[in-house]
Amino acid sequence: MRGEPDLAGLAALIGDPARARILTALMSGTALTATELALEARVAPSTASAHLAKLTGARIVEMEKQGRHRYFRLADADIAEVLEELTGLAAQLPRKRPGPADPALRHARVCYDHLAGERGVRLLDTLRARNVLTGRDGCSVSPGGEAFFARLGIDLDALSKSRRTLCRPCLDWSERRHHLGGALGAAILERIFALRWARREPDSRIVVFSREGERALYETVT
Amino acid sequence: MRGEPDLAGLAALIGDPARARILTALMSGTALTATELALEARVAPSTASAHLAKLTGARIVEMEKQGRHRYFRLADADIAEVLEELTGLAAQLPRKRPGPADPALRHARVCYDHLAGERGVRLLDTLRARNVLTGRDGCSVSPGGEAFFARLGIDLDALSKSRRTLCRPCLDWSERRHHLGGALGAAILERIFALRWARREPDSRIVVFSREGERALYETVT
DNA sequence: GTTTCACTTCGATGGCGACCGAAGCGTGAC
DNA sequence: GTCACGCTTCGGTCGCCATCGAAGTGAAAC
Repeated sequence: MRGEPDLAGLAALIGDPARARILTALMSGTALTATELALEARVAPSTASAHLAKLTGARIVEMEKQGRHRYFRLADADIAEVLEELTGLAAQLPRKRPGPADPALRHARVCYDHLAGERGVRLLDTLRARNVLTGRDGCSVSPGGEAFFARLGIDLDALSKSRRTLCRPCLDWSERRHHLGGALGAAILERIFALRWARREPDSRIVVFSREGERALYETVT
Repeated sequence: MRGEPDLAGLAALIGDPARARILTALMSGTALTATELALEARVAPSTASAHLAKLTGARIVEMEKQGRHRYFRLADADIAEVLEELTGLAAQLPRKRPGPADPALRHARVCYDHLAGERGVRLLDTLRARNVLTGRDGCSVSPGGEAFFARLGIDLDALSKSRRTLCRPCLDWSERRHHLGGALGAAILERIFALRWARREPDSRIVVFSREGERALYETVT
């Protein structure tokens, strides 16, 4: 059974405007409640509920009960990655303009659980230029790199024990170049928040760096 | 204008079964006529025509008149890549089984214009292991690599002059690992055909290696 | 206990779009 | 010229599915 992967089915699932808005909202990486997602999708709660049932049925989205709320999140980083790529393609298709959108969004935003936008792309560039990341796929941590991450407060050993790929280039839809995803990308963003170098704009994917945060990141990296 | 990329619109375009079949057929990289695509999509010519109008309107597909035929092809290697990724996600979603499909298809097939399937993934692995391809992204040609490709009859200088990325990892939907795309991936497949190491199964994406071809490729690479 | 809130299920409605066959248009063959 | 062919345009039908409001369920607050 299932001789062929159901490309049309999956794409159709993403292809409804309301569902696409839901998925885009979930790209923030945070789990959201059904009501929040209904707001986001601009449909009635009952309609959103039907959409969410389809998405969870297809294992694109996961649900977790918590008291009388139900929290939804993307099931998987792979899904976030494909969504990001599709968005990128959509952005460049209709006209060749890369799409203005919100400048703050293009500068730094969350891509599921790691840093995207100009800041994210530049970070990966720098890490490679400083030979913190090397190797075939540009995503192996060099011996010197290990020390670098330790200085940042990231325990590489612990990270590499997780099932998730440590380090994964993720195509950035606004920059059309890669930024750093995977467990390491997620850990870095976590540290950036923990160190108060940046904060999240509430209810959005935008990441706002403080002046000191921007400098601190710059100095740590170079 | 166009504050946001139209994710839903693009996905909906792919999300119709007939259009998905058309796009899948075009993943073979060859240009096909409207009638052939109607057959492939299993709809009436008039219906196929409407679909093709939408796809060309969205610049996903390109059309070229030739006498009284009209040939359609994917507009862009980027599009092929996203389709491949979506297919991969679709394959692993419904159940975790990677999907049997045609074994020959999983062994070696065309992905737009380069080699995919077990054979394609193994080729990229070997090239990296032999340090023909090195560097950050695992996709820079090493100095020794240059000689290797010359031996294969590939003119790297000419290739690198093209607008297209020379070397690009492309996620394989059946193997869930990367194979080699980009201008170099395309050139290699071209040589494989030219040297008669393999031939294309007519009207399919399947690539059939001859026993000698299999060996010749192996010997050249190692 | 009752009330309130979060969410889902149900039933009904409406609209969009995929589909087909027939007719039209342009190109090449004869 | 006429015919055959490839494809598109047009008109009309049909079915699916997104949508809603109302009622139902279940959990927490009081």
